[in-house]
Amino acid sequence: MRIGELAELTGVSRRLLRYYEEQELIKACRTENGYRAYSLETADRVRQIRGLLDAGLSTRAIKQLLPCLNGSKSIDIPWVAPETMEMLERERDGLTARIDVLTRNRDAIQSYLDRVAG
Amino acid sequence: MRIGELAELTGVSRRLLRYYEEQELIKACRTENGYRAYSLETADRVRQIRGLLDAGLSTRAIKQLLPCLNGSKSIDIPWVAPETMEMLERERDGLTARIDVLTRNRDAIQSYLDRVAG
DNA sequence: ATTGACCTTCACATCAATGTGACGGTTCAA
DNA sequence: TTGAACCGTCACATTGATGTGAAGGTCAAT
Repeated sequence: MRIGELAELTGVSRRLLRYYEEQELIKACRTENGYRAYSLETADRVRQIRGLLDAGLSTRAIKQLLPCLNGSKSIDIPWVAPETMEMLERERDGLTARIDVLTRNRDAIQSYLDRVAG
Repeated sequence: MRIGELAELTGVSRRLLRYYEEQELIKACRTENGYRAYSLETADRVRQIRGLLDAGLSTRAIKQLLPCLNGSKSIDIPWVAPETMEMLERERDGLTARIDVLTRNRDAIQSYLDRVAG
């Protein structure tokens, strides 16, 4: 599929799709005429990227995370560098911290709403 | 306390403390000579703001949320505009969506780590 | 009285994520 | 063959969160 269709499908502008490619979050083949060609799974990947961006992650962080999150299916994980593991642990802890802050604040909103409505 | 002390206490630069004031996230009185004077609780508030910013919220969203999150203690909630309630419900749902995305991805990292280490 | 450590405002710089639009090529249908 | 609807690159603009630093006021200690 070409970039316009992918943009339509995902709700992400062409400009941003090119940007994500530049940031190495997605890949695109090229047809003879130079047009980008995307596989269907790219749409899912773009949606995943949007979710993470909307959740406050940077493209840089996302770039680090995505390979691990998607390589899930492939069972061949023969060897992972210790630094990579440490990076992932740091990212995991960072996400956990974010989750905790957001959860606390969401619960505070909820209890405020409860008190007001009750 | 003055701005330098607050910055020291919270690890947030003077520049940003002024910025947060400009964005109406915190308030400061002024002493005769024009210096900002902060109450002690401001430090907690600043830490809360940092948490939310680090978790990916904008100052604009934080400005909307903070009054509700802190007015918690005061039991006098005589009347809340329906639009305010709706705004809070939207914010709550937004936070929940963020939390879900982050949780899914953290769990994916964790299971990757488990698989690699196992 | 001077110096150093504060403070003020203001303005300009930067970075990431995003928009907008110019200029030009490709393809397809009328 | 021409025009619409795509595509490409490139560059400049904007917004939000931040840094940096200039020019000047205040204050306390020397």
